[in-house]
Amino acid sequence: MARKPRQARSRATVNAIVEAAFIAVARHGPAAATTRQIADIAGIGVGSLYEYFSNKEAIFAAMSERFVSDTVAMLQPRVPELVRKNIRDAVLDMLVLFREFLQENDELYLKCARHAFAMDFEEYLDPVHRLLLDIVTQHMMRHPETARVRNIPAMTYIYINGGIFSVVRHLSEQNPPVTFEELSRGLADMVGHYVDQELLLTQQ
Amino acid sequence: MARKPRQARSRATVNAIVEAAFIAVARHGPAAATTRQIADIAGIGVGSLYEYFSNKEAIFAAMSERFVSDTVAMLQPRVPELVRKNIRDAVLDMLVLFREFLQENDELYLKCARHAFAMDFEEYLDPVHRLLLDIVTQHMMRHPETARVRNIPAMTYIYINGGIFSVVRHLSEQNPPVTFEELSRGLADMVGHYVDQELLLTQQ
DNA sequence: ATGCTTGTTCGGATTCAATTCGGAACTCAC
DNA sequence: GTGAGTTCCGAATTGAATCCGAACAAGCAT
Repeated sequence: MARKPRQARSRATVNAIVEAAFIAVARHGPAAATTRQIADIAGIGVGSLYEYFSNKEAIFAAMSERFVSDTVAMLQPRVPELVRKNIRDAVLDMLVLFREFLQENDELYLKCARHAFAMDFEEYLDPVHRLLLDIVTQHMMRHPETARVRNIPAMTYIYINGGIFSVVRHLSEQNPPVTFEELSRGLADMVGHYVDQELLLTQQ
Repeated sequence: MARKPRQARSRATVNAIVEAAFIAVARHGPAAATTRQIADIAGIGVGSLYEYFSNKEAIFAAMSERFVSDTVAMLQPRVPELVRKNIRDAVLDMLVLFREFLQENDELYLKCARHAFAMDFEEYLDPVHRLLLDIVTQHMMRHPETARVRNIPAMTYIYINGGIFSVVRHLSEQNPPVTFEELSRGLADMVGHYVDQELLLTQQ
């Protein structure tokens, strides 16, 4: 972002640019989305893009940030409910929520997420990582018996990276080799079985 | 590939182009790697690129294919040895092999794999998927007790997508939140615990 | 209201990379 | 050694990203 928006008008412009970029990328992919398209969709001149973004990559970065913060905002209010459930159901619920989120607005987010990794998306995953760790922590406080589970940071790391990637890839595939139900059940059991086995192995 | 190479000379050119592309991408990333750079590194004229590749994306596609087939070639000879081991050791071995493979040649492959997803890399993963399924099948034949494990296709899908992504991302991070040992142990236990728990749940 | 300053928008001009094209250089079978 | 098929080249074309200076709007003091 080259300049900070002061007036309400310009803040609206910045917003319009990011939203236009989502539409353009969903339509043509990040490589084929041109600055002219983005400007046209946003209803502004090309030059205006550069008032707030130093280049096209900066727009993509803003999209990644927006996507991540929207994801967190979508999940956050469900946290109290999630941490009350058993682990498998909590995971299944999160996956369904995530799928619905991706498919909102005619799959706008999914169509972008498919190419997310072309936009250094991973750089901005940190808030999601923190949220997941927070959920795990709260869950453990409510289910104290799970405190014996080992290697939690690594498992969370694997789960967030691997889980998001698997789901996005799965939803993007024309004919995936497994159904979404099998996939989500697999992810839920992957977590659930791990915890169960850990409890078994560490019992006194 | 716009045209099929007939003479030995041109096959060498195609090869030089793909190798030059790896170097250019490792150096500058896929977006900033120009056709001129690739041509210069390959020691040919820009025009020649288009004799064999219809555009830059086609070169990236060839890189992905090469990377995947090299990965398979690297793993294939170790399969007999891998299927003899217990699951956790087999996974750990594969991860170490994969890491060493990525770090060969001054991390040439890792530096490209980091951006792999900008090049529609996933499209070409199929051979790896087949190899993994093959390893699983062979492993099950040698350890018949594991035949009771359910949902194997989905678990393989998750494991290959999630596992590759987690490892590449981890190796690319400047200061990762977990060590490679924790990560690989996590992945090994994720598989191992899953199998153990399945055996427990399905025993008569 | 009026003039002044600062913030905002615009779109043509510039720059730079991808791709094309027409011909030169090479290879090989005869 | 010839020529038909193949391979290579790099200047010219094309089109997108980015820059820039003029025009326009908002806020503010008088």
